[in-house]
Amino acid sequence: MFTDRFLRDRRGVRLETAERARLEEAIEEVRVVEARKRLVRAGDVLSESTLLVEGFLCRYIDDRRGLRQLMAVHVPGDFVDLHGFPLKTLDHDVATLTAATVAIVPHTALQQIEREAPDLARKLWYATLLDAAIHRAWLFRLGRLDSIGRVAHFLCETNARLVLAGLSDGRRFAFGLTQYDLAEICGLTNVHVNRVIRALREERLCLFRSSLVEILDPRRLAERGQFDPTYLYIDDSAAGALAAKD
Amino acid sequence: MFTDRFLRDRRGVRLETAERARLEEAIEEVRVVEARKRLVRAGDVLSESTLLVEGFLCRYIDDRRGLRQLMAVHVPGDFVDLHGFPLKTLDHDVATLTAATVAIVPHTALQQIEREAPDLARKLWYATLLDAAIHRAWLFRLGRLDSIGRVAHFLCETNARLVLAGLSDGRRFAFGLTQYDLAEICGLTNVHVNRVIRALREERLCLFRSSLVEILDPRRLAERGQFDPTYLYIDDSAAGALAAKD
DNA sequence: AGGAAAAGTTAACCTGGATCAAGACGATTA
DNA sequence: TAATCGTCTTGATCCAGGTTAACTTTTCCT
Repeated sequence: MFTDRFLRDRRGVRLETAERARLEEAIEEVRVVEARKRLVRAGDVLSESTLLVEGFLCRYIDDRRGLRQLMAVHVPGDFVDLHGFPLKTLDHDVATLTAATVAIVPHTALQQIEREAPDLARKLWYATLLDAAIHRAWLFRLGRLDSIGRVAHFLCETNARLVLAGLSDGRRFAFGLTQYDLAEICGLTNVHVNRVIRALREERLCLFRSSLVEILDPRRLAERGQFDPTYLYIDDSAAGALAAKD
Repeated sequence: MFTDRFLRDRRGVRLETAERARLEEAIEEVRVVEARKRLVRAGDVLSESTLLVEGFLCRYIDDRRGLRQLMAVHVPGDFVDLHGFPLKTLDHDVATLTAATVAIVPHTALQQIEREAPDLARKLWYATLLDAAIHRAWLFRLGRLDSIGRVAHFLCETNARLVLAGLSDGRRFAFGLTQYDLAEICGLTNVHVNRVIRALREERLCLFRSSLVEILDPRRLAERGQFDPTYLYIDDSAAGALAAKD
C-alpha cells in the first residue's frame, strides 16, 4: 500500500485500517519522477497534493543570487504538499532530490474526506503540523548551532525519520544527497560542509558518503547536534527503537 | 470583539460573520498577562489554546547554554498555539514579550467546531499553515541573509502583519521589543544587533527604538532584506495598503 | 573504453559577526 | 535624590566559516 508509511508511529494519531484504506482510495495516480526535477513552483494554483512513496523530495526558496535555502527534506511516507490543500498556492518550490515515486491525491478527494471523515481530516491537519514542528527544529539549527552541530542535528533527524519509515536500522541508511544539498540545508557552503564531514569522520561520529550515511556513535552525534527528537512526536511504542541504539 | 483581527484579509479564507461569532462564543475567558511571562512550557499537555488580542507573544526553544532561539513572534489576531489542539503538547515554550491580553479557547469548543462547522475548521487549519509559512520565511532569513538583511526582513514582515492588524500605518508601529529580543529572533548577538540598527539608521532605512519602529524607506528596506510578502497570503484587496506606501 | 560532467577535496586568504570588556543612559524604586 | 538594574553603545580582538581557485575522484554517457 502506498500509504503504509504515512503517519506511522506518531503520538496520538493512530490511523485506523479503514482510514488508511480511504486514503489509499483517494490516490488518483502513482508516478515515478527522475532526480532533480521540480514538481511545484511557488505560486502555482494546486488541485492535488503529493504523497511521497519512495525517494527524497525537498522544498526550497531561491534567494536573489539564485542560491537555494531548503526548508524541508521529505522522506517516504510524508504528505509533501498537503498544506497546499487549504492554502491553494505555495510560497516555495517542491522538487525531487533523488529519483522518486509519488502518489497524487486530488483535492476533491480531500474535500470529501473533510466532509465525511472529520477524524481522518484531523489527522491530516496533524500531519501538516508535524512539518511545522520540523521547521521549528530547523530554525533552532540555523539560529543556534555551529556548522558541525547543524550537520549532526540534520543527520540525527533524518536517521530518526527513516527509522520510523523502516528505512534505517538506526545506524545506516541509504541517502542520495550531495554535499551541496547538505550545504543548502544547513545554510553553509559546499566547501565548508566538506570540512564538517571530515571532522565528523575524524571524531568517529559518522560517515557521510553520497548514497550512504553511517552513524558511528548515535549518542555523541545527538549530543554534538543538541538533537532531542521530542519534536517528531514519536509514539512511545516506537521511541524505544531509536533510543536504545548505541 | 476579541476575534476581530483573526484571519483578516487573507487570501481565500474570508470568515463569515456567523463563523466569527461562533469563535467568539468559544472563548472561555480573557486574561491580561504581564510582560516576560511564560504561558506554555514545552511538553505540557494542553486543553486550551490562546488567541492573542493585544500585545506581543513569542515561541522559542532554549539551547544548551540557555540562549533562546525564537521561532515566532505573534501579533494581535494570531491564534498563537492553535497547533496545540491537534498536537496536544508543544515542542517549544510560549511567552509574552510585552504585557498582553489573551483569549482562552478550550479544546472542547474546538472539537465542537470541528464536528459541526467543517468550513470553519478548515479555516483554523489554514491559520496554522500560515504560521508554518512564516516559519519558512524565517528559515530563509537565517539561512541566506546577512545580519542587516535579517533585521530588515524581520521588520518588513512585522510591519506587514501589523498593517493587516490595523496596528501600523505602513511606516511606524509601536513595538515593545529590546535589541536582545531582536538578537534572539535573528540568530545574532545583542551587540551585533546594535551595530545593525545603527547601520540601518545611517542608511536612512529605518529607526528602531524600544517601543517604536519607524520605517523610513519601505522599498529599500524590503530590497535590503529580500522581503517578498507573498508568504503572508494577503488578500488582493488588502495588498494595496501595503504596496503603495512609499 | 574513453571522455565529459558532476561531485568531492584541499589550501590560502579574507571577513562578518562573536566575544570580551567598559561605560553611558534611562527607567524604576527607596 | 540617590541607587540600582536593565538596556544600549562602543571599541578591541579573535575565529568560524566564506571565497576563490586548483586539483582529484566518481559517475555517467556514447
